[in-house]
Amino acid sequence: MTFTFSNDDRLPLYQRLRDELAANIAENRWRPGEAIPTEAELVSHYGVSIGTVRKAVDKLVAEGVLERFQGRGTFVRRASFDNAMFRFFRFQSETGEPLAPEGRVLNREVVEAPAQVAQGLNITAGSPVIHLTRVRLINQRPLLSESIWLPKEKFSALLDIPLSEFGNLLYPFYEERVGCAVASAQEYLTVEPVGAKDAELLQIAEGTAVITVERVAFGYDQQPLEWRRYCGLASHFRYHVEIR
Amino acid sequence: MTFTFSNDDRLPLYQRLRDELAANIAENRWRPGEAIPTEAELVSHYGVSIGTVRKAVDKLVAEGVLERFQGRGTFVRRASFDNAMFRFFRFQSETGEPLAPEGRVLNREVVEAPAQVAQGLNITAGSPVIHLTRVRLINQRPLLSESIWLPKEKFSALLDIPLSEFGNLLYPFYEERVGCAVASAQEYLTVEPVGAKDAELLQIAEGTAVITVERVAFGYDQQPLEWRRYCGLASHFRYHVEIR
DNA sequence: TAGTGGTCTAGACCACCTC
DNA sequence: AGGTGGTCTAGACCACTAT
Repeated sequence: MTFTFSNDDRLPLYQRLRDELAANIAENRWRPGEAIPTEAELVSHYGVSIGTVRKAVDKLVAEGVLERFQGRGTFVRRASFDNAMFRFFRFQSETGEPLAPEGRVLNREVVEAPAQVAQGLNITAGSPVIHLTRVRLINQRPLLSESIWLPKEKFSALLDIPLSEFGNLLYPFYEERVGCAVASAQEYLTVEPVGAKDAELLQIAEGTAVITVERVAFGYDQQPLEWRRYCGLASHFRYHVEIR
Repeated sequence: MTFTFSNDDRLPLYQRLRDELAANIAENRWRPGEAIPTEAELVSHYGVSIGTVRKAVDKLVAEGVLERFQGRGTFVRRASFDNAMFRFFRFQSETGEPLAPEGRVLNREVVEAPAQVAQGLNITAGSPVIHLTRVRLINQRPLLSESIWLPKEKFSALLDIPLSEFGNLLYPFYEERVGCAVASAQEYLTVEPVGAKDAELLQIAEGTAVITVERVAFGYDQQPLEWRRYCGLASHFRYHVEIR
């Protein structure tokens, strides 16, 4: 069976196929963790050659959207960076083992989106948003203070759930309860003197240097889903990057 | 003409071809900025199909080693990240324009490699290394303090050159004077209270929070060429990263 | 054993750049 | 006009996985 691509036919075929495949994921026809059709099936469904299918899939693999396993199939990658702060912060037990932090939502309220949040979420300032205040702890010690904003319309289901049922990982929780899967994120880091509120939550002196991270999380359709700001002691910060 | 690959024949053909091509660059037969042979020439020289050549070149492009230009050819990419601190530090004039820093080498000495330097350079501790002390300035204001270590053997030519001839960019200088081209680097970031020496160079109070970066720079053959540590005021730090 | 992705081939035609 | 990389095809055979 052949298939007519709806996209701009000036684009290369493998690009348009990539967009078609990505749309199947964005619109939840292929779900995170599941296998997509085999290469042979894609060939006959879309009426292109195996090389073109492979190139389109290659792109999505390079983008981190798909994952291939020889002999098993090609799967929609489940983004698992709720623990992404491990990129920046290193928490260790006294014996040196890495530790998984606990997440505790302290407060939930519906507010009008502040300008910066609205810009990050690509909505109009003042739109209703859900604001969560959350701390991440290890051995009961608060190490990160988080402020999270979500568009109210899309996430209103979260308003009916007791705060105690919000687990340690929010992104799988969004997926389960709201059907919004997070595919990627962007983060901006700066070093700031800590503000009064965060200082209290982190039990540190006001004005201590903290790393502040602002994050926008995107769905598979590239639309912003969540905006958050979190901070933690600069002395826990450690980061590694490759340059080319 | 066919060609026998010296590498492990358990590896895929395109992998071995990639290694062959990379070796041509590492051993300076193909120089940064120059075009490599055309795809057709590579096909006949190595006796593989065009698809295999393209896949090998694809890899090196993805690694940032080569750069393709339709209609012109494929070129060895000239790594140009001597200004890599712009990834982490934001320096602006009073009118908000970005500014290019000046580099000034203050001191040069031959010392025995400290343990950490030796480890980074993959040499035995105590081997002779050249140690440079350098500041980066904007409008005569010191903003970054750098300490640079180079293996003495490979870089001994630098010992005969007046410090004033070390330009603002060291990597092109290494390439020109020593024939060592830098291809990639790794950096490790932490936040530290500034030490006495750096505090003096940066004209800030001892103990102020600075971002400290440790960098190993590698040649095209993946061998470490340079180890450096630099630091700058944490308040100038700003970083952006994408997560998938 | 059947099915999956991984590797490799051997072309054809196109778009773009340089001269 | 001639040469470059970019796209696309239509297979073959292999290595690995599940059952």
